[in-house]
Amino acid sequence: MPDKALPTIGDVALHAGVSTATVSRVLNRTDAVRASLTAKVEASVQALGYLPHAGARTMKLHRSGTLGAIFPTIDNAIFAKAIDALQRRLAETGHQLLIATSDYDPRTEERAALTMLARGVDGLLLCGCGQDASLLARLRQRNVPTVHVMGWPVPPDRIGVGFDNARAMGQVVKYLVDLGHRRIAMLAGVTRDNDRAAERVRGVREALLSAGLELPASRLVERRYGIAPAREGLRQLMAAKAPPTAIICGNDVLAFGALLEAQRLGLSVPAELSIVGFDDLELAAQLQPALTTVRVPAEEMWRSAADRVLAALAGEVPPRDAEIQVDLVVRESSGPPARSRPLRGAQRG
Amino acid sequence: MPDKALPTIGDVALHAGVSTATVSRVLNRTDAVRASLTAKVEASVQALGYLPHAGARTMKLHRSGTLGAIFPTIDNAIFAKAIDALQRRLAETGHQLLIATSDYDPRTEERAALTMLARGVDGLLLCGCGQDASLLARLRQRNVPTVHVMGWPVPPDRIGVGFDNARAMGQVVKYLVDLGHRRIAMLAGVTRDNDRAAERVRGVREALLSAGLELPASRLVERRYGIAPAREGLRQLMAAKAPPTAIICGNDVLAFGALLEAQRLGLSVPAELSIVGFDDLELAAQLQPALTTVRVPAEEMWRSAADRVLAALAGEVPPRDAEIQVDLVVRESSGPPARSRPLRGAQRG
DNA sequence: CGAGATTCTGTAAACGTTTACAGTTTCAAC
DNA sequence: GTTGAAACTGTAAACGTTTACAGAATCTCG
Repeated sequence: MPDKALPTIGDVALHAGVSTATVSRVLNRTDAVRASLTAKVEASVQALGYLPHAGARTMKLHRSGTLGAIFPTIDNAIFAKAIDALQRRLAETGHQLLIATSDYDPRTEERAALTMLARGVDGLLLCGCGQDASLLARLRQRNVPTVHVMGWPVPPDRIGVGFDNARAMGQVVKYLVDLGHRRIAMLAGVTRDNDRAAERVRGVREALLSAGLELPASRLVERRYGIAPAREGLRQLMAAKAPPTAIICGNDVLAFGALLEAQRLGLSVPAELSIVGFDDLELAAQLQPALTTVRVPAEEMWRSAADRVLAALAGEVPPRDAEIQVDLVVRESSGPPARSRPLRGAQRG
Repeated sequence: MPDKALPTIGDVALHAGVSTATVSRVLNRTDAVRASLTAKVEASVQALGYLPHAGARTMKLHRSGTLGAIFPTIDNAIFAKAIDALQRRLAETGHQLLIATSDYDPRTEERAALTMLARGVDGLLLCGCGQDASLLARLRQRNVPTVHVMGWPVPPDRIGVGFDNARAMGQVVKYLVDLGHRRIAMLAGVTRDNDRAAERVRGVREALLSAGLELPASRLVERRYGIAPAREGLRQLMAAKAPPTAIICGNDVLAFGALLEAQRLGLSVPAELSIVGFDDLELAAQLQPALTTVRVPAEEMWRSAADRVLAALAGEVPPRDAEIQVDLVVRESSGPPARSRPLRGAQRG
């Protein structure tokens, strides 16, 4: 079905009895045009149903009014929120948002980024700092303002806003250890190609070490972010000879699955098992018991990321990086361990 | 920060010692080019980090390789799934997906659609059939293949794939009535500007009527799709003088909220209250008790919608509409009503 | 009313592609 | 070695905008 020819700026000009230059000026409010002509032009635009050709504009102007954002997936409330925040912020300046998903695959992410560049996005938002060097080189070449969101620290030559995933997990571990937990397990997200997930594991492991505890292989499972995988993961963790008294989850989705499965197994939470999540989704506060988790101010973070790109576009030099504050929110899914029944000849109570 | 000039096809041609025509032919594999030249061109493309300018291509070719989809929101697993299915399908043919959200506002939807048209999308996917006439007129003018998803019936001059929301609700009502429920309430989504939500209410009301029952105002509340609003809605419904024995929810998110709140109120589900959802999100089967709901094969539906647009682009004339089969899935959140304790002087048991 | 300043408006040249058309090689066969 | 056909390749004209520049109209004042 070949399009019937669409009206061009030339058609509008003809219809209004002016030149294309005048039409363009009216459309872009770029330069004064006599009121009588302005009205005529606007009428013609309406009459013909004219829409400016974005491709042609981009070509001439070297900018598209479009920003790109690439997410690992969209099937996670935390990213849905991000998109929402972004769109809202960009609407303020009339920018459009292009969205793509990478499925946690850096190759896919790179391909998506390249198509976005080809489309002429004026700026880019990426999750984390784990992109391939080849992509970063491209971004530098075209110097498209790019901000890395959610990762910390930000590499010295990049700009970004995020939080320290490892440190946040440190808080969680300290909290649980102070409550008296000694057998702490982690139900992590898949760390391959996911720097945030990897950092969270590292944070847990190191905090445990500095508390004189360990994270043996039997107390660490990685699962895709999803309820069913989480349930399975929890079963595996609890099947150990010395099951954990607390489980730290890589995010709230995993925690939700873990909670459901613990309940199905008849484990009382938090009396017999403490569960902690990460992200503080709307869900978290609603669960029964309400989920102890790490609050991530996603909206603020993404909005600030958008600010940074827009500032760069406006020629300003935005602060290179900004650390977002994340905090443990203690609710009902965590508490002191059951009075410890020492297995075998444990020395200390 | 004005871009340093990006390499154009001319630069590549120069670098490879051929004409731009040849470079273009290599890039588009459109016509035979001697192997030796092909290699040289590809090397130059690599060396210069050249990316074809999508805007310029679109302008010349009158197509962009891009499809647009507009969703009410993205903060709902059912739409996340849709995006996933779409992206997967479009990847097969090398098409790109542009996404926008309307926030359930037809004006916003129209604006989004227009920017997409300006960007040169080759086709469009819209939710439901409730778009403004002005938008439909534009779509006709530019004859951009457009398919309406999720609504049924599809207006005779449009193409679409969806299901009959009212009829589906009819199934639900019949199921509950057959179980013996007489006081059935509905916790609906906001029906304003949402034809699917409105149809679901209509379906419930009409099915109740034909069973000799009613849906009085006190047994119908509308709430935004969200857990907190749902909890509040449930409290309101249960506060009635003659509280319902079953609640039909506009979607699974509402059902989830209702379930949580019922449990908090100490109501046993399904013994004291039956709850039914709609959509069959992954969540539904996982809940405790597992949620009775209406299964919507979202993936199949969206994939088929994409097929339709692509077929139209390929010059075929796709079947105008297709009805998707949706079915009640009975799980644990519904059952016969508690032996009815007639309030006041009720006549029949 | 005329001159000069001011305000609008139009002409035409890019922007980065693709592709019809024409031109150049290359090859096979005499 | 010609010749004709076949196989590649290049030239140049769109595609739909924006905007520098120049030209036309209008206004302000003396």
